Parts: sequence; structure tokens; C-alpha cells
Amino acid sequence: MKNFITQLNKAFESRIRLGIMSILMVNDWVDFGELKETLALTDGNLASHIAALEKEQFIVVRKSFIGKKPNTAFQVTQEGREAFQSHLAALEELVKGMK
Amino acid sequence: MKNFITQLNKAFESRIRLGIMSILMVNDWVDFGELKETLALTDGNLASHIAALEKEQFIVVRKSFIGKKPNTAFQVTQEGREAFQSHLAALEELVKGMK
DNA sequence: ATTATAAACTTTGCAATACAAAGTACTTTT
DNA sequence: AAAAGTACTTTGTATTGCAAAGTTTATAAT
Repeated sequence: MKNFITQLNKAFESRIRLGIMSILMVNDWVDFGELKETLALTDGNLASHIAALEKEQFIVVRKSFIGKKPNTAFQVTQEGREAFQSHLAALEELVKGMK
Repeated sequence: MKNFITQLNKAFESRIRLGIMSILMVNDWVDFGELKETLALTDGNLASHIAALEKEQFIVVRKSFIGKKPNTAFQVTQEGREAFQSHLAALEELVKGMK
């Protein structure tokens, strides 16, 4: 009833990164523009949160062209998937403990 | 599948405040020392997180003496209870969406 | 009567984070 | 040539998080 706090991952404390991850957990290869629009972020803000998740190796980046337009897309890694699931498990403990 | 992020309360983004609130949700009048020990925090750090929750009126403070020792205890307010439950509901959405 | 101890802060100082806005690079469309 | 689009990077600022040290008030020990 107290220890789940230590299981929470710092990388997922931000609402935005929580949002990015939850989108990527259920959608394979989501691109910059879609994340930006869905989460209503500025370019710079999204880019920095992406960089944070990439640094932890929770997501990977793929740069390509769709037609003539550059496209950057993201996918959650196995490591990211596991870390996020642990985080959610801890949150679930928290929710369960409360009702 | 995207909107629960906006329902998450900034005040509860920190693991520590999440911990404080979840303890106070199930225990009436928990004191400074107990929170400090349970969450393994320094005095100053706990005091500042308490101040943040108090400022939002999510908790109230009661100062008294137990025997001859000063004692500061905290209780979650109705407002805090509701805000925290909304937050948890949003987290639950998130968890549910993922499995 | 001084000194020490305890609880609960407050202050200080610093490092990390968050974010918007503006700037950059490259390409395509007009 | 000029404008627009994508995806950044840079700059600047404000906020946050935290430890460590200092402060306050009151009791306990010598």
C-alpha cells in the first residue's frame, strides 16, 4: 500500500509522454504530425518529449518519404512496451487500492 | 482513446503527490512524520509537496500536540477526494484501453 | 540556567524540466 | 523566384524538484 510509488517510471510522469506512449502502444508507426495534432502540441514541445523517450530507448524513429513529403514515424520498442506495462501495473495497484 | 490525457490533473503528476494522496485517501489524519517515513522524503521536500496540495485545497492541515510533542497532520478534503478520483478514473481509462 | 534534542518548517541554491516562439534545412508547390 | 510544408533545433524564460542548511518553538537533560 505504499511501494507502488517506487515502481512508477519517471519517464512516464508527464501527461504528454503518457499520451505518446499510450497511442504508440495500440498503433504501429504513428507519425509526427498525427501525434502533434492528437496531443495538441507545438513542434518543439513534441520533439523534446520524443527525444526523451528515444533516449530511454522506449521508442524508435523511422524517417522516410510518403510520396514527396518527408515523414517521421515512431514505434514503441519491446523495452518501452515492458516499461510502460510495469508503469501501468503500478497505476492499477493504486487504483485498485482505492476502491 | 486520446482525451483522457486532458483529464489528468497536473497536481497529481508527481509520484510523491500521488503517494501522499493515495495514503490520505484511505487513512484519516496522517501526520508529517509518518508520511515522511513512508515515502522516504526529506523534510523540505515533503513540506513543499504538502504546500502544493494545500494550495489547491486538496488537503487540510491540523497542528496540535500529542502529549508534549508538536504534531502536524493532514486530511484530504472533499474537493481533493473528487479531484483525485477523477484523476484515477482517467488513469483507469488508460489502463483499460491497453489490454 | 544552559545545552541538547525534536518536529516542522523555511530558505537557499542549483540542476532539470517544460514550453513557446523563432529560426533552420530541405523539399515541393505555385 | 516565392511561398509553404515537415521536422526539427535553438533560444529564452519560467517553473519544478530536491538536498542541505538554517530557523522556530517547545520539551528534556545536565
